[in-house]
Amino acid sequence: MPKIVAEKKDWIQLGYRLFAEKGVSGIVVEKMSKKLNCNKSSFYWHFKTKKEFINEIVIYWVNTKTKNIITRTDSEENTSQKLRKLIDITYSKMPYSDFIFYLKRYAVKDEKISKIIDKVDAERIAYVGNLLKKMGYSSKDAKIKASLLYKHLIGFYELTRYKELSEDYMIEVKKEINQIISY
Amino acid sequence: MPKIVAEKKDWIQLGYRLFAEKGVSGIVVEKMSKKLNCNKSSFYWHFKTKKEFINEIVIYWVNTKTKNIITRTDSEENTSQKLRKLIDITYSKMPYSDFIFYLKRYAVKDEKISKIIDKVDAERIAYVGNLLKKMGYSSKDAKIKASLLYKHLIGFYELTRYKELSEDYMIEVKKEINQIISY
DNA sequence: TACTTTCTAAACGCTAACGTTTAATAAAAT
DNA sequence: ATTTTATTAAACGTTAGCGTTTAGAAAGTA
Repeated sequence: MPKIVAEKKDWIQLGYRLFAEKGVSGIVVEKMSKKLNCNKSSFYWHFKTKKEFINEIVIYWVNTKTKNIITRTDSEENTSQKLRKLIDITYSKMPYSDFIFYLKRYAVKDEKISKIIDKVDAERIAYVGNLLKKMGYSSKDAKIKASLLYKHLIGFYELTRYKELSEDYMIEVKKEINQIISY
Repeated sequence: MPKIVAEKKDWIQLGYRLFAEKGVSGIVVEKMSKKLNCNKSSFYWHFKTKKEFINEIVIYWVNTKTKNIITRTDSEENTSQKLRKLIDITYSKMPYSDFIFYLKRYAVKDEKISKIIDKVDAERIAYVGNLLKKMGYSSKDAKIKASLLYKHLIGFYELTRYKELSEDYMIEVKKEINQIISY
């Protein structure tokens, strides 16, 4: 096989990070090649076009990043511990949380990606909904509260981007969450 | 004075729209000049640099767009009507609602703009908090609920971008809101 | 050894966008 | 009527980035 220089996964991981930082406009082939210490022809060997490249990034994101959280929390013992863990993880500084933000903007021109995002959103909400159901909420309430929580989380990200999360602020946030659910 | 061709405000309004659509990368002087049927030298006459231009857009946004909603709702008679109106307005398709999202990303490199955004966010939350207080909530509760509502709204935008808002979906959303406040 | 596959270097041509300059012109002020 | 001020057109040089091409090296296979 090849001389080991820049493999496909190197490109994709770098692309993922850059996309999370600046969106599509962050994906600049020549700059990336410099970071990877290789020539851009490597890029065009691995990927036919930029669009195809981004598609692969999205696949990577779905397969690793999005499923990551659920597997991590799902390993907890009982339901309310799972929920607690989930909240702990999601309401802390997540390095590439802007990825989905930019992806949504990018997806405007791309039906396929739009659908993937919708599915991811729906899965996340459904996961929390199920936890809540197991904790005793009615099906209806669980659904509403899961949606509330997810929207709240998104709002939380928007309002705390690149900010330090002070103890005090997090206490406020916890109060807000407690308004939605008792856990 | 001048021959009337492309005035400062034309540039700013166009810039505002483009920024709301694509962020900084949407601000492309030569493209804008074509839309305005003028030469790009006009731009460089009105604005020293792109950055200065964006600063002016931000000022425009603060002075017109952000204050717009509050004045519109504040004209309602009583407090709960104001709140109702506010929710009606904000939870409907707003043409340039992505402006603040992109601005937040842009503001990472710009302390001044960051502070402006923080102030806008705080003012909005405080406005709702005051309404809720007048409606009988305790100061603490009003604060929490106002924050909840704002985060919920942001999440709502994120999840419904470029989607049709079906009757059914809006009923769900209203239920979520009702979980936070009764109004 | 010879051949094939996988990958990279270097160079090329092209377009988009930047920001500047210089000259021209229309309206306002004198 | 002339000068000043505000504004634009046209053209220029520069850089960034795109995507392609051509030639060839390293590793694996026959």
